[in-house]
Amino acid sequence: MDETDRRLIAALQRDATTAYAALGKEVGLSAGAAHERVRKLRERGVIRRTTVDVDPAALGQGVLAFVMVESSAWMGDSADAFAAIPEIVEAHVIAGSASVLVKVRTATTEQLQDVLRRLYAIEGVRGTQATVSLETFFERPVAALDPSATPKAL
Amino acid sequence: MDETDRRLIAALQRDATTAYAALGKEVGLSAGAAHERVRKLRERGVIRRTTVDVDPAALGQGVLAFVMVESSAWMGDSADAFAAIPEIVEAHVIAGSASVLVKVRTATTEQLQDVLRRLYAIEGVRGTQATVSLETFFERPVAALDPSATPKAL
DNA sequence: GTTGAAATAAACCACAA
DNA sequence: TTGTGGTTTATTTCAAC
Repeated sequence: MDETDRRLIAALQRDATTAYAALGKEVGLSAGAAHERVRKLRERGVIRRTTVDVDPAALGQGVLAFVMVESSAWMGDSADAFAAIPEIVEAHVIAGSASVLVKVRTATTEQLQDVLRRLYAIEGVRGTQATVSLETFFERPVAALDPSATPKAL
Repeated sequence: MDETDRRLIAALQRDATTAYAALGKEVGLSAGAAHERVRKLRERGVIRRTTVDVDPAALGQGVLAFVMVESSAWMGDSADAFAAIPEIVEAHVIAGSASVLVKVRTATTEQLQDVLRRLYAIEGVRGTQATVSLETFFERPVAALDPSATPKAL
């Protein structure tokens, strides 16, 4: 996992359709070498998958909200209950007063309300606190190149 | 934007390296027709880009936090100030007591603290409230197929 | 939308540093 | 162990229908 790997990752984050020849050129390697490095990054799980970034609004999911879920019990093995709600795109166990933080995308605020209803149906859920996003400044991949994030010690 | 487009999108979200021949087979189309539909989805901006999903921990960014940023002024055109902090992977203007909600990835909690310092340096920022994620249950793409999210009226 | 052919890229390999 | 260059295989891309 050196600087070249990070540059390959950054290039693939920008555009994963880039040909290996062009990818190699960008980092000073042959197509074959670039291919081999990317293959290993996938094999090691550094690159989890190749996917497409879709505009949620185009799929009719223009409403974005973050919901703090408070619970009366340990929520550590409730992942499946949250995953069963398709409108939830992220779920994290958090430190602090709430127990789980979920990110929700729906078409309308009525549907958001219905998601809250289904959240309350989860065993141990005591309350919810929803925060609606008015505008998304940006959503971007984790920085592969930022120096402050990649101490030399690693 | 019909059911076939949604199925193509769902397949590409799962694995964007799928060949058009296999993609077409999955939705009952020839490779050429599948290719043409995907090309149009890209052109219309429904599919924004093809990218790779990278494990943040493998990049040495194992700490995830959500930070509510309170402000004393309108933050609506401060997107650039937030984007200038590379550890911020998402920034949303929100309704409620705080003004902006940001998602932050760092290597250590010390670096998280440094991000908070840089947030305070942004014009108009009055306070921050950080919530650290203890465990991520899941992070997944927006649902392309869920019926509740795609009313027939659209 | 389909089929089929040409252009292009991916995957694989033997060899070299 | 990692990279190079060439060969084979597969896919993308672009016709004509």
